[in-house]
Amino acid sequence: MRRKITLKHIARELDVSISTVSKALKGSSEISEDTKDKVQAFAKLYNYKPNNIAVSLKNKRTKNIGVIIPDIVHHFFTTVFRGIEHYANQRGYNVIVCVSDESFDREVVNMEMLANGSIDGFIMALAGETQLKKDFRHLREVMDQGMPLVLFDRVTDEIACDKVVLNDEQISYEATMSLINEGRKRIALLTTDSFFSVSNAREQGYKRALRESNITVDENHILRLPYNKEIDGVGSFLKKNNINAVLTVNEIFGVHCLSAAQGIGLNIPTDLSVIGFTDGILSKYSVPKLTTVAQHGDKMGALAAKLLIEKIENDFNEEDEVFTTEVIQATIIRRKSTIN
Amino acid sequence: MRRKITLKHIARELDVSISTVSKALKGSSEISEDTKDKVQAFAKLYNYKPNNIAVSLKNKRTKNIGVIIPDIVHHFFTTVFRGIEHYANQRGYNVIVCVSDESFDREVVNMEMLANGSIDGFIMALAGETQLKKDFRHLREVMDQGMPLVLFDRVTDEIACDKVVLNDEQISYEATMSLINEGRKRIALLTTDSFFSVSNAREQGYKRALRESNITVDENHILRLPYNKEIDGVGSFLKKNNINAVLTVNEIFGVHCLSAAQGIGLNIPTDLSVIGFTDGILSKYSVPKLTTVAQHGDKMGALAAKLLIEKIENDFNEEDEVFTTEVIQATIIRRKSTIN
DNA sequence: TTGTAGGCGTTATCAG
DNA sequence: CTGATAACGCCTACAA
Repeated sequence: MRRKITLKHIARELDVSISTVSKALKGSSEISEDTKDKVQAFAKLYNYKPNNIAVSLKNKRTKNIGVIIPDIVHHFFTTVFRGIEHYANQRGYNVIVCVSDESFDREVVNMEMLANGSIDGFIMALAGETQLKKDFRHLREVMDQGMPLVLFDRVTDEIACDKVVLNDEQISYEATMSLINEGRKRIALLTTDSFFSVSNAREQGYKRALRESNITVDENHILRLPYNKEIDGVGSFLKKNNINAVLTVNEIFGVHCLSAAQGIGLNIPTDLSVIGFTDGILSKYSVPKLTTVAQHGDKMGALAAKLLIEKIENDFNEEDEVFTTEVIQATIIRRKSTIN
Repeated sequence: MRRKITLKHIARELDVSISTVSKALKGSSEISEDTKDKVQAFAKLYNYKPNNIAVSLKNKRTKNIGVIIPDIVHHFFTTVFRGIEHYANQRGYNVIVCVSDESFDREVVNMEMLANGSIDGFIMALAGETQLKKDFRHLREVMDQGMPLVLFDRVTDEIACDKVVLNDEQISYEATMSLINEGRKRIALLTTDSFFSVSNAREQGYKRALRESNITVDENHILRLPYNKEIDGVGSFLKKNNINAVLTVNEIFGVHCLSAAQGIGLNIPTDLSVIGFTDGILSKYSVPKLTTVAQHGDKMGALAAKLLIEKIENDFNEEDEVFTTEVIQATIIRRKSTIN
């Protein structure tokens, strides 16, 4: 077993000092061509690579970024993660992921694990529990230590930091409008509990579209379904309220709605139009294919990573920090569950 | 901005030596209760936490594990990752993920990035290109350096290391058998190019079941579809060969098969039975719901992490290393696309 | 009971 | 042109 080789080994073998080796490997002009060649050849032969940990300690830079997300088996987060990972890798950063599982405690623990030197900055989407409790001390603490933080999607106004969000309210408004333009009047919203920042924004957009079109907002047309649990009762909800169009805040609800509607004999899109959120795999393979709001997670992730790395690398001048909130423009992918 | 505090800061403030602080914080019995209290109180007040990087350098242990997977927007890998992350976290390890994107080069680059001290060991599934090229030097190199490696799912016989795989051949045999037991004779296989170790194993199981049941294996009944590309021609394939049962090596093919069959007027499962692989979200929301082989990714991931951490922590006695290959038992989840 | 010194691997400064 | 030294933050054997 050929153990990893260090500067010290090379120095000993070649009978020079460690600093000479270090400089020679960097091609420093202070070192003679002769020794440079000798050292570099030896290093190549034994496949010398500097030890990241030692370099990190020296530079106080790990070239790692920490990502904390509520869930990984989830198309949108996965997509964002891919965006982050891809961009970060290009810039020479590695990504450490922790999953909070929607739990406040796990979010706190994970942050603490990573905040002690393992990473140069955080990218995260808040756990459901955190948004519910509105307790953000762990975020504030990390910021106080001068560690950059970028929030995406599930954000909060209570923390001043860079953010990347979707134009949730607006795209939800537009989606609802497009249903109204199909001539639909009895439009339902299938959503989750409203403490999720994004669900809330989507609900606002839905309501605004109705109001602006002089359709009274009927709370009975808003069905709040449990998140990550068995779904039930959508068919009877549709029938009872005589719904003819639905906006759902994710694609699971959307696809479920499709089958529930077909189950009670409705034709899609003739009798009922459906628009979902999250342009994932379900939307593409459902029957009929689901019209859906693409959240462009890749773009969101890449942008979050870009913002973070800029903060990390621009030894930002302490107090006069400026935070931006970037808004990603969602787009509606028209497929077969709507008329237009 | 309250910068991170170190032993040195505490020592200076309290006018003791660094080592006294270090010992006091560990509750060492060499230190007087008095100073212990004083130091610990101070440390708590300023929220002292040891710097991971420094500890890593000292111990030559990072408490990080590296995961390299071909794709992250993919239900199975995502599930395995969750298993790894969950188990690793419990044992105090963090997880650094790199995505190879099925590319050999990216796999190599990522491995090199991580192998220089950032992590204590690797868990990986081979990129498609790597399985095609059969070039495993990068794996061997890492092993040579004494860094533990666990391969899962996409493995190779050419590297001696711990492995976690599915009983692909056997479960594929059983799935095919169950189709045969429904009275089906014209059974198709929808698969990918055969250089993927798993597709290959599944094909073997399928063929064995046919052979043992005295059904001639007809290569025309095996349709090889491009991976991660647009799928086409499944309907005409089914019709032309008068297929009445299908086994597919993933759930996308399975669900696609469902719609293609329904598109040409076949009733499922009366006219055609379908069994897919990967019990993901598609299978649960398809119409009808897809009978599928559950690969238990969580379990696979947890086991891989367990094997790896054991190797890391048991300062394994150099040469007399023993490698195990653990086999996860897949199970068939019966839903509505089959008769039984 | 406390402190000193050396080392983990690297880099940067300064002296020879 | 080369090397000694100190430092990053922590730990620990050994000395006082």
